[in-house]
Amino acid sequence: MASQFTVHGRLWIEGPDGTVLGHGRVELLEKIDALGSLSAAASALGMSYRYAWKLVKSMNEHSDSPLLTLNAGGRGGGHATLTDAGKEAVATYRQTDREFEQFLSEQSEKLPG
Amino acid sequence: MASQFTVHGRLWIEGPDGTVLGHGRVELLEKIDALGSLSAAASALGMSYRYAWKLVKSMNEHSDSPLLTLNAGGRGGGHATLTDAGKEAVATYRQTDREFEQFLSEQSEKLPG
DNA sequence: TATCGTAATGCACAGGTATGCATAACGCAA
DNA sequence: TTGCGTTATGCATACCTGTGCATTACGATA
Repeated sequence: MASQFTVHGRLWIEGPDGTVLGHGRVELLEKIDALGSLSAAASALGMSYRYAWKLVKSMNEHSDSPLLTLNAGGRGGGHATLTDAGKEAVATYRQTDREFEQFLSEQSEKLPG
Repeated sequence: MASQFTVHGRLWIEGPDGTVLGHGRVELLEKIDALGSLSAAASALGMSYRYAWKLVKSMNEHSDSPLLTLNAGGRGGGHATLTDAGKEAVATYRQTDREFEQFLSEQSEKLPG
């Protein structure tokens, strides 16, 4: 019989100069990759464009190579695309996160009563 | 050679009625156990008494059996002691947390670059 | 019963996180 | 060169977490 208690957690990756890549940012990057637009990605996640833009700015500022490129103007008004570094960062985080989910469920099993 | 990136995280245990036991609360419980006083524990942790007391109240309200007992007045002005349930909760959390630290360092090793 | 230091609790406020609104800058395509 | 929808950015605001201050309640012991 399973315990009535469950183990939960949050995971993030820190770089040397304070870079932080956590769940929310990765989700945003993935949506941008899928939709090709920052504003579309933000609203798809129920996040304000204002804040999504700040996240992106912070991510690019703190990485030695930018995780994505934003372009204002042009066909469709503009667009956003992940760089190779961005795609790699997402993949790395996702792999770590998968193992974390596994860890959490194992730990939940171990809890008493 | 180790990666320049490291994996970090936070861990907590949730009970059926929204009980939450995380790092800060456990640390507070341990200090109370060691010092026998809520106000001493709070200031030892650099935490305001006001907030520490709120944490304790919330913990006791959401557990079916209280994790600690507080006594105002009397010799020394009052005192605080962990119940058996409280001590058990701390021990359970610590065990899980130890394995979590292990997990984090393993994951940090695995990171590229 | 008076004292003493802790527990108990309200109120004002600071800081970070996130929203919402308004407006300007941008640059390809029609 | 005009239009369009996106990026870019300031400003006001709300919320949550946590602090700080002030005051009261408490009860064993001297």
